[in-house]
Amino acid sequence: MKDPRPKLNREHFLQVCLMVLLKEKSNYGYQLLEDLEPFGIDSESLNIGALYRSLRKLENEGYIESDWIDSDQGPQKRIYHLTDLGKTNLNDRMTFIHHRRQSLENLIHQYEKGDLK
Amino acid sequence: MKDPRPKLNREHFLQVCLMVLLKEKSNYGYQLLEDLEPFGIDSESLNIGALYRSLRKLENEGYIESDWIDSDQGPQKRIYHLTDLGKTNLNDRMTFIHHRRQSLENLIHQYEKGDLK
DNA sequence: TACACTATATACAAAATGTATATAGTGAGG
DNA sequence: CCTCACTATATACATTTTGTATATAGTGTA
Repeated sequence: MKDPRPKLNREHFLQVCLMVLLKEKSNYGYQLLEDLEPFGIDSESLNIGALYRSLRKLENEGYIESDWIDSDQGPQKRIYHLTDLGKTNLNDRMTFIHHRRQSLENLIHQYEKGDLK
Repeated sequence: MKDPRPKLNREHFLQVCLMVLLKEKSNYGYQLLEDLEPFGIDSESLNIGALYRSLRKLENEGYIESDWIDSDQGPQKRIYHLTDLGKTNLNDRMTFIHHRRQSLENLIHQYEKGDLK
């Protein structure tokens, strides 16, 4: 009964980015923020608080899990990894990402079409 | 002093789509909703009320203007057209649309990279 | 013991969104 | 004429999302 209509707001996009990163490699919040840069997300555009908020949401839904590990220096880190449920969910969400890409392609094409006249 | 950091939420994306459509051809709200379909927006996903809300915002900012015209049948229609200011603004927003496309490309690429292993 | 740094987390006001409903003109059926 | 369906534009309001600030806490160092 969840997600009758998929959304792609800031929060959802961030969640997909995080899951894609965690699919590749288990990691913790602070480092994940840096790895989000290729997806147009950085500490300028995203407050670190919002990142942890997203991570907890994903964990509450069972898509990721975490373990505390000691750090060489500084406080403990909470290392997240993608669950099997998360992999399945990510796969679903990626089809929606493809649709969004197509929408952007269509938009760009339509805009540039006008310039050729 | 406006838009120190451009955003791309639902509202902004809709505004860009509307301006792209109006760049091509002046039109009215109800018809615009149908023409939004290639951009992944339809009457299922977008309430018609939100569409008029966006049109009025664009008009308040001077990016589009409107004239009332009589209809063959039914009530009057408010026909919108893109202003010169709107054209300039749209051009700016399109660079951001290109960035977003690149972000999606990177995300898809990163996701599929993992599948090849 | 004070400060800077890394890391995680929460609180709350502001903005965006979803949903329902209002207003209003036209034409068709009874 | 009266009511209903249809097209078209518009607004009100509760909920959700987002932005911003701040809290908590461990470690190293001066």
